[in-house]
Amino acid sequence: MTGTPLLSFEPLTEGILLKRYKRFLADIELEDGSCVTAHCANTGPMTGVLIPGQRVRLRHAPSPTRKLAWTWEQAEVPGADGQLCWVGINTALPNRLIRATIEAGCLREQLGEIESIRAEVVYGKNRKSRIDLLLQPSREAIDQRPIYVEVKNTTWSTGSTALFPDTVTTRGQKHLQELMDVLPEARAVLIPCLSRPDVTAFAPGDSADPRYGELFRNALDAGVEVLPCCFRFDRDGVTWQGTRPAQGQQPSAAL
DNA sequence: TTTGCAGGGTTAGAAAACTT
DNA sequence: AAGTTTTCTAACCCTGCAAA
Repeated sequence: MTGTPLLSFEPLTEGILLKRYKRFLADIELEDGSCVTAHCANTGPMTGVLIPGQRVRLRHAPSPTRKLAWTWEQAEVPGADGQLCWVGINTALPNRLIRATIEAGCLREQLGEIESIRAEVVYGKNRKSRIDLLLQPSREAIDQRPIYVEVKNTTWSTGSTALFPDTVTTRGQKHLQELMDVLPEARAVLIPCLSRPDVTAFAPGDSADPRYGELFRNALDAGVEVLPCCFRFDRDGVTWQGTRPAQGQQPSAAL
């Protein structure tokens, strides 16, 4: 299963990050020496993966509806093993990636046989929220409950442990609460999308957002399933690296 | 302290517009 | 009347910062 190609695309353009600013913008020097401004879909602080001078990969996607023709997709950073590794930084990608993972059958063991997948389905108290993915089990499945899947892009890590979030996120807290609220009539699954191949476990980023960590552990106790999925990012695609264990305790507690 | 908004881009579903 | 295509809207990505 590991190594299964999940997404493939035209080879990305490589360059050097000059600076990231105004949250959505990044200036990048291409290999031919020219400079472009790319759209940075990741609005977070991108702790540990934002290094001016590092190599980055861009997608060229000019369109009349876009102001910027380039999208920043990947960044090269020092990995857990001391080697450089590529990290996926586009927060729009994980939803598609996890969907592809499920469709490829990589999570059959954990999720059971799936009949259909819907994305961005309205739910919650005032039907104001949207669940990333809503899965309908196949008729043969033992557990017939629908499965609510919330996907979180994870780029931060300490050592070989991936961490989310990397900043205070009241929105993330809200998502955890809403996952708990669909229990027990439905299954609730939080999938940290580990967008780098060098991590071997997942834990909540307590040092960045202690309340999120607390709520995360409450969610585990309440029956929310956590299913970290690990991927390798290449110039022309993304491949499956397998699931990873989720740790409830903050990594510093083990010291 | 809390609320509101901005920023570029994507998406699903609703609504409108246009065809048969 | 029913089907197809286009346009529009709101939530999402998720903070960071300014204003109340």
